[in-house]
Amino acid sequence: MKITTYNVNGIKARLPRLLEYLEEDGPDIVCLQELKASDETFPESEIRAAGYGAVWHGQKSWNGVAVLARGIDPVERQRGLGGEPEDDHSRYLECAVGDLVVASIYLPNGNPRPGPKFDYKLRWIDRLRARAAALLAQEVPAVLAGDYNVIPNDDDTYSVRAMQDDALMQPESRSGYRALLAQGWTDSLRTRHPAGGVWTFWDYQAGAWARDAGFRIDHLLLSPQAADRLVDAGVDKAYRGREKASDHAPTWVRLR
DNA sequence: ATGGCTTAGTTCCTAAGA
Repeated sequence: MKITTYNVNGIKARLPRLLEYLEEDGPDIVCLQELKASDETFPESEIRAAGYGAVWHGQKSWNGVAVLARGIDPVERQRGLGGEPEDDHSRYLECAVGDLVVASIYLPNGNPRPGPKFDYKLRWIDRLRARAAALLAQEVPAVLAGDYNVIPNDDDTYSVRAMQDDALMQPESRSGYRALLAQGWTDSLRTRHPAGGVWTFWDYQAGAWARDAGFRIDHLLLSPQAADRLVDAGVDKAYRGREKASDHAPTWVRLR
């Protein structure tokens, strides 16, 4: 089965691309981020007509995450992360799809740094780690898929120099991500492409796509029970080159 | 690279993204 994470950068603007992807590629499960749409304006009927059940956690203008499943309705397990009741960003949605637990994650960007947005990013990573530990304790096949806004290693970017002051590449961001992996999660794309040089995001600006100036920030983390079933992982890069594309490409893992 | 794009809101501009 194929599980995809896709930061669509606006589900309304991206709906034609998303429907193409569902029809042409037919992934079994899709985790979406940056819906930029309220719960009421999520295009449920179009997605259902494409053959997918959906659970979504929207927000007007910003953020917003969803889980889609081909031919079945995902069952919601948790909406939002604990640990900060005043946090009203829609950035975490956890569902069950068959025997699999799947979470769609939109980790805060954290720029500019230093500042409250970067502090929020680091707290959010800590809160995610608490939830991830609880999931591991359940000993189930689980996939934490999403836009982590973390460039884990120097070989995950076209230019360390260009990104060195960015929140995506700070030591604190990286150590939070590494601590997550150290709990026992497998970075599926890294496992399948250990040499690095695989991008999931290309900026709209400065001809980044044409220059292949990208980096890797969309990740699919597997619990041990899911990692046992890992077949392959990759990026459906061609969708970044289409008309009206998102700045992220669909990124996927295939499990037995 | 202080921004070059892109999206959403209610707009003719601002905020946010990465």
